[in-house]
Amino acid sequence: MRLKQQRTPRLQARAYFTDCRILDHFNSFVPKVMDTIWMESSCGRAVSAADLRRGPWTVEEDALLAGYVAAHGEGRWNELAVAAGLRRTGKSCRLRWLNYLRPDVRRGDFTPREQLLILELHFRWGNRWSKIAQELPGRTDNEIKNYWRTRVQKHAKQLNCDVNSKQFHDVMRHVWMPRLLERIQATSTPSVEHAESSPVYLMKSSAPNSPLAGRSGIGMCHSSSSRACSSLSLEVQFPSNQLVMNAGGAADWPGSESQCGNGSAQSGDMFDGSWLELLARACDDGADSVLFPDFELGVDTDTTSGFWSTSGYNSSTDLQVLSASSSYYQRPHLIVLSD
DNA sequence: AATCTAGTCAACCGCGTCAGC
DNA sequence: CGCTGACGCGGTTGACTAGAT
Repeated sequence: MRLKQQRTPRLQARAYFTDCRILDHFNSFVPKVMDTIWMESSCGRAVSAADLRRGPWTVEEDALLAGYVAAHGEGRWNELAVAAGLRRTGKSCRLRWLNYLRPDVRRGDFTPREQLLILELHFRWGNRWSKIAQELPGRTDNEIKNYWRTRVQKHAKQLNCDVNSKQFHDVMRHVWMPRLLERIQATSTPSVEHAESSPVYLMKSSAPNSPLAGRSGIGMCHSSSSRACSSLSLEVQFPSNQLVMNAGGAADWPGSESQCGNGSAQSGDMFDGSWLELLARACDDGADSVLFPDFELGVDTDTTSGFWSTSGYNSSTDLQVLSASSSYYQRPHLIVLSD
């Protein structure tokens, strides 16, 4: 009987890179280096604090870590670091894996939709980066945090105001987010779209005589029952109005008059004009124009036709709304409804 | 070509929480 | 209960890079 071959770190790493379809990347560095590293490394023995490596990870370290995780799974990071022969802390290994090596990590510029989500969710949850990251599949909290600090805070600085000030919030609500909405709509196909695991969606009012006619809003869907659609709460944020609506169930949505359209709770124009003064002042400060985040970056490609099965129209709110096929309703989705 | 500056982002650090003992 | 270790989170740092001077 032939014994199963013991997987060396090199073999583990090769398997990982093969799985990720980036074997070329693996082959780009001398394969034998893996076994060399393993032989020369602590090879399962604890590493003294003085021997711990810090700073940027090398390709070889990445391969060791990725290969080990592929073979043994995540968790027990301190043990993993030792067992994999990495001269790193468990903490460092975990961070490297979660933020960089994980196969499902998405890299590259944020799409307008992701930018919009970040803004909206930050309004909602503040600096809860990991919570926000959960709504952006493939994005890490670190990436989102960096985006916020480098891009959003930069623009607050340009406007000479605090990023948490009401003025800056108003600028985002009235200028920045509507522009992102426009960009999303410009690139989306006229269909219902979704991205899994996101509770935020976009809505559009299509009633010709409605005060919200033709305007788009950002919505948050809360489903509060284990039974699909049994209790649905929709919160819609238009650039200058907020409506909170409740529905007994998605099936009741179209035309429901009982619980829908409660626009009074939080509705009303939040605009007090201060943000316009802010913009004007920023322009007066010497800038030809106030720049907003680079919407041209990123292509909104995460669109697919989704599981949403029926659409409806709510007369009391003049909103086109959607209901979803039940099996997916308990999972919040990002949807875009366009003309 | 050399130097400076600002922006970006990977990585680190400190702290809080939780589970196991 | 307190202690310890593992883990996760948010804030911060610093290396690197590109553009400006």
